[in-house]
Amino acid sequence: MEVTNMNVMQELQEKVKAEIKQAVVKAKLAAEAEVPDIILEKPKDKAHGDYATNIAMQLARIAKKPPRQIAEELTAQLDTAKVSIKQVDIAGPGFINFTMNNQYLAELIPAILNEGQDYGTSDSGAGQRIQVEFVSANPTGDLHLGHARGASVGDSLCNILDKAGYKVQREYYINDAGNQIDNLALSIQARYMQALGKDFPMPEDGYHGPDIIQIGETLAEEHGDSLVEKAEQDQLVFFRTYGLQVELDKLAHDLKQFRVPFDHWFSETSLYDENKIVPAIELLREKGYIFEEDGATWFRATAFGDDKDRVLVKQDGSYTYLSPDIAYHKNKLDRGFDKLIDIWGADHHGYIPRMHAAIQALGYNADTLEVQIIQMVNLFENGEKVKMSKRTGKAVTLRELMEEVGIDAMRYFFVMRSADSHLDFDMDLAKSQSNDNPVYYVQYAHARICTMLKQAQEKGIDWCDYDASLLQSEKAVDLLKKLGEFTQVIADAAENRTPHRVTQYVFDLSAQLHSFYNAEKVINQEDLMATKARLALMESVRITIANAATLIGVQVPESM
RNA sequence: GUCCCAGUAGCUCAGCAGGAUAGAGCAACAGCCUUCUAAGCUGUGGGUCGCAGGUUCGAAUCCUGCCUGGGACGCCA
Repeated sequence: MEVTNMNVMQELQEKVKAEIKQAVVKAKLAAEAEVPDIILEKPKDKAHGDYATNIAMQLARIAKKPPRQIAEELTAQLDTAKVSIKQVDIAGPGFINFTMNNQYLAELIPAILNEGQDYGTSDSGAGQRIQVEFVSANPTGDLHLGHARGASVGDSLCNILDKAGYKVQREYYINDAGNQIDNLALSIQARYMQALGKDFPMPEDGYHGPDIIQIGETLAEEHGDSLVEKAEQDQLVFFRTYGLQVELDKLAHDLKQFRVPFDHWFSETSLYDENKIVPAIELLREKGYIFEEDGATWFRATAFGDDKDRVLVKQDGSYTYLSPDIAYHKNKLDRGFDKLIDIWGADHHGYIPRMHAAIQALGYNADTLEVQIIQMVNLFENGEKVKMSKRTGKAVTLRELMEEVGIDAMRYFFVMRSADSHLDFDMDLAKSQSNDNPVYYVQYAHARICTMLKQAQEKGIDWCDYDASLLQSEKAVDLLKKLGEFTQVIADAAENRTPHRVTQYVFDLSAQLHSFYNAEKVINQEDLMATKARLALMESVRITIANAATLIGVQVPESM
């Protein structure tokens, strides 16, 4: 596939790989078809050069020679000048280490300055159409900590996929049908009655959150006791519709404020209204995966490796959660996505096998649906784990956290760790305006650069005619190399669905900026040419930090 | 009992399509502000990568078993 818009560094790596492969063939170590994919990696130890390959070890079996001998024969055939290689070393058991001619790095700055906000973009996803469904919290209460992590990870992943050349659609599945909505109506009814001073019990599985109490009070204020006169059924329909509207508006508002946009809100009820559920079940029946037993209708999930078969239609004729969910996933697939990603909380992981079974029963490969599990969040305050209770509705909400902690710190903290790791969210650290707080560390790096650029401007330094080849100090070269990794970091994070890599990258880049800042004075009127080159470097770092921060939903200030 | 996630420095975690001497932040200790923001930098100490086997030239990384912590195993959603 033709890859356009390729990063300077990636282009160079591809050239080096091609040259190595050619050398293997030239040295008659292996036939062209036999040569394994050349792996170029960045050695951990700087002393081992810029890139290393283990190809000599991999070829040992094919060429039937010791790795170090293979390395000798191979490197003799390399045209190093052609691909900017300054030095080649053979080390250890047979690694071939390459030290690059740093001149190529000078091309990076004009590329970054030119691309600006688009720096980091690639088409490594080749336009694959991916739909990501995330958050999808029931509209029966406030978003809590777990949803906040899901929202942060989901949104960041979407941003990253988008930047890496995938076509992404973000969707929220609204569970506005089923028992929980009936319970919502009953809960609101109880709170409304209570607000009127009546002794009215909450339903068995009612929602005890403060938001429901508020709804009851609002209704009491606006309608007095006029709603009591309605027939029971009419009352519940009213409470249901009203409650859904209020809860949904609140969810949408909170998520928007949290910088988590959705392209599409999909209503579960629409599956009923548009008669999507019966045909989906019938389709499975035609394929032979449906049977009747004990007065219920079952899906033969065991045919696809699930532990047990699953009920779709209960004895009382109503659907289980799975039925509309199968119809929903069929609907998504009918919309033509190449891949579906569902982001679920860890407590739903047991649901994965049956959903994969359903996908296969519908005639798709299991891996068409990818489920990303977000592990649990523990909240710590004053060094102690904060207990949460769903029953009493006592839980820390997304809204409270936004007010208390701030959006930037939250977004950063929630994608700081790998999603399949449990997360300890330290309120005191997230709130602290100190150097302990990593989000400030990144923001401070950006603000520092802005200050320097501003001062240069005030001093009338126009650096348009910079010469990037003047950047030869160790710290400057390290920064350049780090900048060059950005596009690949995003592509990797997209492919592996690991948004936390971007957080780590922006932290590392910020660390190198701070280190550079302390080692070198950027603006030096005595040496204008070097100053201009450094200013161009600073602007390139600024752009890259800003782009990375944007991907994880963190804003970067111009001053702090 | 079955399944999923985790177990790496005192603490919180990276690293896990096998690679060279296992990293970062915090905490500890020692330094750096008449110089572009010290919310910063520099340095030191700190490890049986849960345990035991196995595969491999090479394992924190792959396989098996076990231990510990968390979660899931509904005709709930």
